[in-house]
Amino acid sequence: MKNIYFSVRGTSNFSPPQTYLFNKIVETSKNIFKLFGYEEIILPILEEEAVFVRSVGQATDIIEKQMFKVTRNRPDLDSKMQIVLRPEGTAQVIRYYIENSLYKKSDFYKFCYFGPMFRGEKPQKGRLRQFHHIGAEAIGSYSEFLDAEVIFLSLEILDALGIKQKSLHLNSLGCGLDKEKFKELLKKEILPYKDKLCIDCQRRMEKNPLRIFDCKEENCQSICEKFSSITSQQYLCKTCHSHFKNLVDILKDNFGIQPFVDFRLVRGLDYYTNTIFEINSPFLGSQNALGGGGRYNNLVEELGGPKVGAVGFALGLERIMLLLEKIDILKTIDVFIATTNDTLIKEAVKLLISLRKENISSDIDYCKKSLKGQLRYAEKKNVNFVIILGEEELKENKVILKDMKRSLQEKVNIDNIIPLLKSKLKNV
RNA sequence: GUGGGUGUAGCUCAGUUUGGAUAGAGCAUCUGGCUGUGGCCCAGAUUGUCGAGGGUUCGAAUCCCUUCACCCACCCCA
Repeated sequence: MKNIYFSVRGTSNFSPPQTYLFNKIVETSKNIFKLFGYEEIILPILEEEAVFVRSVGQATDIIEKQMFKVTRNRPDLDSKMQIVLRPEGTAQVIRYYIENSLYKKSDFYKFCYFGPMFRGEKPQKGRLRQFHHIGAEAIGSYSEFLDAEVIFLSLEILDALGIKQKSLHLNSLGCGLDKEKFKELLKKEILPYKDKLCIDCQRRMEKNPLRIFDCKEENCQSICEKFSSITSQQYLCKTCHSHFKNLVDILKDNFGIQPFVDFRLVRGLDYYTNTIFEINSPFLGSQNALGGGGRYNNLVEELGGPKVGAVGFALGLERIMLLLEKIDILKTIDVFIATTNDTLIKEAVKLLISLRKENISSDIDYCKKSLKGQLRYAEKKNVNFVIILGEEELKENKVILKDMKRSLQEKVNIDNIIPLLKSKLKNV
């Protein structure tokens, strides 16, 4: 007992009620994905590092400091490539799409996926080192209607899970050219104010000036105000501007969604172009993004595929879990078999096996508890029925069937117990 | 990665300021009251490396140093 072990920092263990909740979230999402025509895929947790460096972006925090690299005991047996635990799903889906030349089989695909992602951040509430994404990617179209569907889909899943309070933030970064143009423009305009910006923003000016809009410092915010007019209206090219305008209209007209158009919204991953969005919850504290996503029209080409448009999103499963009500009492079994005397355990096991054969979930006592103890245990486990095997009754080939919820009990012929239980369980 | 806070029984927490003897409470658990019947009630019992390691001291949960984990904010993102 001296040395015990602890979970690795930033990882979590899901208890039975949490696992139940986890599975419920996944099942609900799967149903909705199916409804929208997204096909599920399962991709490996291990991935070549370059897949993410090329897509997420060399200068992002994820690549710079958060990747878990994997080494083998016998590195000489593997090639020199760096293997990492995947930090996100989009780049990987695209790698899969290109690797299998899916673009030759069909010009349009919709995928969804579930699984653990890994980032070496400092853990806090809603931020783990191993966490789970629910994601979707639609590849092969530039249509604004697809952007709208993806946004609607992510909101739909949250709705179905009962998360009513949330806000949708929407913006457009424009195409690759627009992004570059804007970065330069912004750098030039903000340069005179450089000394007034916070230290982080001064660093951002070089790395990714767009991110200054994200800053929460009051000073930086007020400086950003001065440039709010040039953020989107002016720098977006004609095509990108109308794409965004159309999207906002479609969201309103077809889907009844009133997005909060937020010119300050800038997503951290390099591959985004045009549409970007984020869904926030007011109840999550500092890590308030339930999910986010956007369009990435250059990524497929960047990773060696054809030039096709694509759009996707991911939801943070653990963050959703934080919002859903705790489930305290979980029903484990339907029937518990108690005995008045532990010498009857063989009889109990015989009955147990026949109940399970009939698909009735059931269990017995393995701790030589008293009858009272067994009933207390059954109560704690929230079972519906207890069968009591007593010496007296067994002589007449009978058992006691106790309805725990209604506090009723009756003597039943042992041969009738299965059909009787079956009909009673139907009404539970 | 930066700053602040917390860590005492399975859970929620007292005790730390000002070092002192076997470290407490409620809930939970188990047992009994009821020798064959759960929940309510009553009684009793069990449970602790006082987050970990080191130091100071006659003596440390309490003071000092180091470290780990979690929480909050920043940062980042889902």
